[in-house]
Amino acid sequence: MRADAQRNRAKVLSAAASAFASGGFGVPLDEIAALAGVGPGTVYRHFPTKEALFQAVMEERIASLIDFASSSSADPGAAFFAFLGRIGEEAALKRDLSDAFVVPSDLQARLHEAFNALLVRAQAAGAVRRDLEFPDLLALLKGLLAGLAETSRPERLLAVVMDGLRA
Amino acid sequence: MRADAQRNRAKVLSAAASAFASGGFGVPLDEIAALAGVGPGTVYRHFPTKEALFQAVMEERIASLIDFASSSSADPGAAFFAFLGRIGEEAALKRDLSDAFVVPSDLQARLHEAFNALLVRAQAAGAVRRDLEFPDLLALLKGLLAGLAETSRPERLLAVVMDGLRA
Amino acid sequence: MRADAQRNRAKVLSAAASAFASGGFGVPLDEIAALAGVGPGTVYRHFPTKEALFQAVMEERIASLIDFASSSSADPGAAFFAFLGRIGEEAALKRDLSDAFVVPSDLQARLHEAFNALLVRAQAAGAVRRDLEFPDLLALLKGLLAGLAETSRPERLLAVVMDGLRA
Amino acid sequence: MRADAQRNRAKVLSAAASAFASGGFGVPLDEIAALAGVGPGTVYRHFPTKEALFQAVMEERIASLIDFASSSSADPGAAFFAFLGRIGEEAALKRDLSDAFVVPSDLQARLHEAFNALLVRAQAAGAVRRDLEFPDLLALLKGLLAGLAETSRPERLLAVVMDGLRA
DNA sequence: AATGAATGAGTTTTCATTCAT
DNA sequence: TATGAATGAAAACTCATTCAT
Repeated sequence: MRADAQRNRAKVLSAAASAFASGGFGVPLDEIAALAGVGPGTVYRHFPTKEALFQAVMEERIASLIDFASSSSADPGAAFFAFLGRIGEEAALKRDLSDAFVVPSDLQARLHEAFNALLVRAQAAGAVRRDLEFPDLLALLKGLLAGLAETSRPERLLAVVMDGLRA
Repeated sequence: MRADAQRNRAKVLSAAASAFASGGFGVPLDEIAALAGVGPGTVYRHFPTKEALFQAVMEERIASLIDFASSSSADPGAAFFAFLGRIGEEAALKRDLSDAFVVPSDLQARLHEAFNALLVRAQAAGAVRRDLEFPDLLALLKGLLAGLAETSRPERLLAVVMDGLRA
Repeated sequence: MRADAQRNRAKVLSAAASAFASGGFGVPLDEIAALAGVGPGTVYRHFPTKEALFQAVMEERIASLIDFASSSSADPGAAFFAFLGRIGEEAALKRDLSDAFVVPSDLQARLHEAFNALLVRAQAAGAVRRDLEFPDLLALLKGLLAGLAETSRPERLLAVVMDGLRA
Repeated sequence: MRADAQRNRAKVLSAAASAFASGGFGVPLDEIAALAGVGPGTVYRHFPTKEALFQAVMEERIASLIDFASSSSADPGAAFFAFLGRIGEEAALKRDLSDAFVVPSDLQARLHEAFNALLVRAQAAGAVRRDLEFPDLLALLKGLLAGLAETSRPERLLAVVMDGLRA
């Protein structure tokens, strides 16, 4: 890819990230373009659709989460709770991480898989209560993420949910 | 207010409640009007803006929550958890309850007060962990509400959060 | 329908008719709206789509053609050629009649039926050459219509085509 | 002109010819460029506007038609009808030939001249009806071309029109 | 007071054309 | 010279809000 194109793509992505974060998916694409200092056509050259742009923003984050989940430590319980902690950190910074779990995409499926694996192993090891299935955990997490974005002391929320999850 | 006007106001409110619940704030006002069996002009006679209508819908719910919180039973812990349970029920039905905690209004302030009172008493009675302040609880709750709207088994999520909240 | 709505609908239809006639389907809808002296939203209130508006314009004309074709005289040959003549008259006035045969719609199907009936009867009566099937005639007609719109002496073109069609 | 530039010009012309033929003037210029295997900038190096490119495509065809008309055989009637047949063949293949008669240009004027000469000679020889002047024939032809593009059996249409033209 | 028609600014997206690489 | 990235002016369509009936 040409250098200028790459530069603009990056500018668009970062503008979109911050615009979506503060205004949700509803922000006009023209506004994102203006924020990136390019014309709307340039946005469309890089992303065929507003939704595609949104997904691209999300996927950057999801990819790093998948990495984290996959490189799990030996202790299943510790791995599970470490992942929760990591998510908590992210969500506290960016308001729209919760959307990352909703917008459907390949990466999202892989994130689910990785997270599910963590859950199953932690439950098998007796570190997490067994009356919880993955969809429940997912809903809980999505809510938690939304909550984390609203508070100035995310560690308190995390502590409550983690304690509630322990066997 | 004339009797028919009052009837219309009620019809609009209930139509808006169900429309917002299923489609979020984004539902066209015309759709709400049609659902209520009135013209859009009639909606505007009763509510100056779409946002005002949204708030009115929220306030109806908040008012009933305040009632519930205020008529608390003798046992502080039981009262606190009963309130959580009540909220969980609502949220499972209506997707937009979580907004009720966001939209600023007088009623919302009173809801916060009532909820705060429940928390303080429950903490004093040793039924709820003490390392949690009201803003944290609020954030947790908002997240929980969002999560509850997404799952088919809301009681699991509630159980986790309640367990996490216990002293 | 309310009086003002009916007035506007008529204004839109007539504006669209003249705009389409001179500029083809490509004329911006906003231009049609401006020509009609209404906002674009008003056009969309009456016609859900630009294409729907175009069809409405066409159907007014097609309907009158169907009437003509259906009220055919006793002599099959005379009826057939009278219909051609009638079409010629119209096409000489309005440049876009040829589109009426292209845009698919219920009315168009009925126009085809009526025209086909004329052809079959005229062929059976020996007034029209038999080596021609309806699709051919249709193509010929569409071309003829396009040609008629371009000349100042449409009767010459008609004469050529009619002579060519005779058995 | 450099050899590669000449090659590119040819590639663009041929790509445009086939793109216009199947999609009309509406095909995006980027698509034509892609089909030609060059960038859009290259198209603009050779043709100042999209319209200029379109005209260039047309003129190629017109030129070959002029050649055909000019190299007419001895028999005026045969020459005239052979020219019609030739046009019919082309139109059946390329949907936009009819435009070639519309777009004004020097070449078009020369085509008209050549065609007019054929008509006059054929009429003088008694092979073509005399109540027809060149503008009429032109209009008829344009229509015919449009019609030919729509049918799968162009020879039928041609036969009708030719028969109608005979004295 | 109710209706629902009209308004028009705002949204996503396309594409001819220009210009940096 | 070629490339293909960027531009930005439309275009179709939506919907909160106003206003004639």
